[in-house]
Amino acid sequence: MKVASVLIPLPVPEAFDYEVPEGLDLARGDQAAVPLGPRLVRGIVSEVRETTGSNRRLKAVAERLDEPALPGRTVDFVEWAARWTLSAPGEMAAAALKGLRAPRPRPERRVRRVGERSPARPTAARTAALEALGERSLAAAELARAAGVSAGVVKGLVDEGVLEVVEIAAAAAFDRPDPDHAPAALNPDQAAAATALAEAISTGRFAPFLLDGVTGSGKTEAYLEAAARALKADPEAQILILLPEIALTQAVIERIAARFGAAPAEWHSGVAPPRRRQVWEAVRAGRCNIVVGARSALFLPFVRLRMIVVDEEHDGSFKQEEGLVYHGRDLAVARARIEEATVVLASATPSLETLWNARHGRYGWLKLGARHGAAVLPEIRLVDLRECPPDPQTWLSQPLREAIGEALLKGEQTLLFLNRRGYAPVVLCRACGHRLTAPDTDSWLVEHRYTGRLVCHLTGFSMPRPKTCPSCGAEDSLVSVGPGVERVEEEVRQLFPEARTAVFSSDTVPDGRSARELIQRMAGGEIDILVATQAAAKGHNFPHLTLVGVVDADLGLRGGDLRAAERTFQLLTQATGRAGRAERPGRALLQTWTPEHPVLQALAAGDRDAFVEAEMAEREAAALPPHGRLAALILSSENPQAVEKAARDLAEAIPNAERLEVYGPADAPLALVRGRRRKRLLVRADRDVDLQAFLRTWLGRVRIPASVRLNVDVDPYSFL
DNA sequence: AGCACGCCGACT
DNA sequence: GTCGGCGTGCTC
Repeated sequence: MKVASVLIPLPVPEAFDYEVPEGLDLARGDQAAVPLGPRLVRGIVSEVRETTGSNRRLKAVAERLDEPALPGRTVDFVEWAARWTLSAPGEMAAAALKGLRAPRPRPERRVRRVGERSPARPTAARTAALEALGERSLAAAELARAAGVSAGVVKGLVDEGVLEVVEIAAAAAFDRPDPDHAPAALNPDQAAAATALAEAISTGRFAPFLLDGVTGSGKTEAYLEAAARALKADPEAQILILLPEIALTQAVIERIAARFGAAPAEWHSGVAPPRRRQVWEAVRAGRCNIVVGARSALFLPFVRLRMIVVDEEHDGSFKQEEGLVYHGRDLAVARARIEEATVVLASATPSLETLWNARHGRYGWLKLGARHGAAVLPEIRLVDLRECPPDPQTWLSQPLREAIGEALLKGEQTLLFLNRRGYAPVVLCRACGHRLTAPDTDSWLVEHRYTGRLVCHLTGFSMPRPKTCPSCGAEDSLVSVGPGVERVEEEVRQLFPEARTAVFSSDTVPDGRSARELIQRMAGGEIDILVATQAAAKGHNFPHLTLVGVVDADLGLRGGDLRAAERTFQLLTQATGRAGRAERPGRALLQTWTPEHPVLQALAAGDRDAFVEAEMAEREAAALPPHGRLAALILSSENPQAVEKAARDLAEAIPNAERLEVYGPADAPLALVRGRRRKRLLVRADRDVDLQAFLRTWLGRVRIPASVRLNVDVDPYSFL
């Protein structure tokens, strides 16, 4: 008999086996309906094999679904990703079917003339409508508008049989990109990088690269040129460009459209579901060559994927923390390996992981030097807050205030950078010292003045700012402590009442459109001073921007999180890279209490190599990534005893292993979230230890009760 | 994820 | 005496 293993979209650890009924033609990648308990579910066939029998009675596959099969390599990728992240393979497979959940876009209904038939009573309106239509087909509403008649007139003609309604399948337009449409002039570095990438693509083998170049060095032109050459050699080639944030897609799409004379397909959570289905089907059919998207685009069913670009590869947004926990950059490299494609990790501030791979020759290292035109990197100056502290309840030091004033006088723009949303990160009671936190949580409530509410950034809980202290009942005792972007903007307005100011944070620009609008206003010189969180720190070109002020350069240096220093360096490089892209030289002022810190010293010197050297040495000394590997196990439950017990059980079952240590269980950094008690165990292993195999052995020994949730995070980023 | 089985409070 | 609350466990 024939048996099929089927990946089912449930948190079960393996594919389920089903008998394949006589006469049903089933293959790996096919979508099938299979019985599961009392119902039918959709699954992906991962294997079909001939056997003599089985040790348990198998149910039979109900039917093969009339949907496109996943390409074999897409299934390979899904299975690999599930093993790597220790997640259920069926859930990973479900991620590859996301695009099929929506219905196809509704066919467009148009009217057209039926032969030479004329209306029995040709009124003026009817004649006008027929005249306007001619031989074309038009949507009824469009025809009515064009002819200047009411919709009823058109409907009357349809009812009489003079016009007929035809359904036009909304044929998704995926124009073939034209590699010769508008080639960019490349400098020698860009040309060399493009050639190296194009040659790698032409070999048809897996080839990973770091594309390393400062902001404005033209990384995009370089990889687009490589894409153009790949398409020239193979018009069926598919190219995937991953971006860390949806807000960045529009700019890249426009550049691709300008370069190739055809817009690429867009793929992210903001794309309407019917459109997603079109893109999914076009990618599967090979009708779509270039896809620009978020990390979830990695799961699209490419049939001829030749290059993946991970732009801003250092960006933490590539790490998905909710649901399936994976790092988009790492999975991109894996997908490229499975597809035997080229993968390009592009950044001005590569992650230490990627630099490690480049230094050890695992990745090709393409360096872009010169910036475009006359623009130069800004002068970076540290402002020692111990020498010139701001006045109480203000956050801008004298040197920064003066610099803003000078920029204003010259009609130049300032970007003030503070990675804190809202007005004040903490609200506390002067009478009793109570700090306001969200219910069932340790995380502080952040004051938002625009909305007049206190908001928990972790759970989304919000409440109006109370008049009295919820702990001791004292009146008017609550004070806002510390600055957020809103509060810095308030200070700027007081200092420079004539300046045009704005705030850029996920609160003021909740979606891509408002982000684009604000960016356009900034680029167009309609804003003098923009106070922004990291949302504005990447990828934009503001020609009149000459001053970047970092309000609290120490923010990322505290807290003992593994990547704090690295993130600060990247953030500041990105933020200061914003200044002075055009003719005017820019400068950056970083306010800090610890100017002697090596990270800030390296940044002030503009010395990435010095920073990488210092940080890499620290990581090596501690055997931490990239010199070692980490995995976090987070246990959480509403029942504190259940978490304690599960943590103890886990700790007792730790398998023996060398060159690997387990730390904990300890309270997770946020020990209480949404009423759930959280405990964490951290695994550190040398690079050559099979961390996943260790985890599988370990977790296989322990039975975690259903009331306790266990999250496995391989290569954790957030330590929250 | 569903859906069923299994022990403790308010109803005809 | 039952109907039903959702805790726990299974689904090839």
